[in-house]
Amino acid sequence: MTSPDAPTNPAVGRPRSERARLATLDAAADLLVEGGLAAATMEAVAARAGVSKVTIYKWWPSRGAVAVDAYFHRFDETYAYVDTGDVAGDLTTQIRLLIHSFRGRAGELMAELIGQAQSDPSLSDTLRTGWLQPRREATATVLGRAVDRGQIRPDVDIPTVMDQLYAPLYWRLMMRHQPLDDALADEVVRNTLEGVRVR
Amino acid sequence: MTSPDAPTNPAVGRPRSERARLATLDAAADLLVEGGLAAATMEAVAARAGVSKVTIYKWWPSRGAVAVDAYFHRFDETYAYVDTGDVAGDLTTQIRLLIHSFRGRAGELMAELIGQAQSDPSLSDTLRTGWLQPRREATATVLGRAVDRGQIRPDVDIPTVMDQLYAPLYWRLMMRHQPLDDALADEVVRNTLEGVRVR
DNA sequence: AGGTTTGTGTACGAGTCGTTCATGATCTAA
DNA sequence: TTAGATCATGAACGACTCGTACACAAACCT
Repeated sequence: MTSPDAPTNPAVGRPRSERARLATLDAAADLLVEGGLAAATMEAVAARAGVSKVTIYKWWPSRGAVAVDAYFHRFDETYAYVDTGDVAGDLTTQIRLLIHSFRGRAGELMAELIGQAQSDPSLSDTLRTGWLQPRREATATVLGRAVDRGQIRPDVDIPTVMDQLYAPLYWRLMMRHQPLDDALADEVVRNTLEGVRVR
Repeated sequence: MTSPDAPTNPAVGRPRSERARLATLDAAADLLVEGGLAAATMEAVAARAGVSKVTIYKWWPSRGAVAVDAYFHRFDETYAYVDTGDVAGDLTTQIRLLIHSFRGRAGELMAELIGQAQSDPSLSDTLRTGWLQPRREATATVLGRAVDRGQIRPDVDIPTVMDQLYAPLYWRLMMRHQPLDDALADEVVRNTLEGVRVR
């Protein structure tokens, strides 16, 4: 839930219109769902939201920035981070949930957002800060506890383990070379944990 | 090395101009190196190549298709697939080579190509067929021999193992959340093989 | 020669981008 | 109540890109 606030909101002067903000995000989200990233043009968003194009440019630096905020606004996936003590089970649950949500429209859109981020630094930043980072922190907690419990060797690099767990998921989402299903979650967790467990 | 040949080249009539083909690919590659995917506009490529825009549209379906062919044309990375019998060493060598090439301009461009592929099916197809597939087949051979030698359990899913090995690399290339260096290759190979080896 | 396909030059309409300008609206502080 | 500050709007603009249409020249085969 990244808040669009490139300029700060000072105490003096006319305050920012919440109506315009929400109308923009809703319009952008609708366009995203209907026609993907290509349809979420600045002009189209402005027209649909009934908000001036200038106003949108004032608060968001680029079309991609609007899109990713609209994505967060619409698909507010409250990712549940269970911690039952069963590392394998907890990780499998997390990854299966993500896979499940990525098998729908949200997945296509996330792929398009990551794609657009390769040529839009502001989108890249927002995606890394607002999407990836919180999820990695939560996963790091789960893995850290497993280390504390003596279930994972302390010499393994946790960031790398996180990539081994999640990167295959995003990779299949974007390249579509292999199915994105629960079997992937199960296999990845099984192989990865077996590779880092205390012997 | 995907050959651009949307229409077939019949035996009758004026043959396709090799000059125009090479001029197009060279111009596109130059523009890619200089200004990234954004600079490789159809108009810019046509102008620089001295080739009519219509001619380019005749042989390539989209701007992304031109770009990926130009990438293959310029960065003809002859990926060496060693097979010394030392699975860990061979995989580490492969992955280190790829990481090394991705740390330069080729990496930025590959990231942009994968990004653009998310909204350009023809680019997505070319990338999957001309880039990913041959590399996966070569890796499958290496892993298959390791299975035959009894170094990898026969019940593990090889495509998933390949994703565990390579996806973290592409994931870091695109998200830039962690460094893309030799340590990643070493750690990934170590963890992955440890997780699938015969016990 | 006749038929066929390719390449060129020019031009076009449609769409998008990001910005400028003048004007009015809405808030805080004096 | 007034002055100052900031925001939102509408319209318009130049620049750029896209993909296509047209007429015509070039190169090859039978």
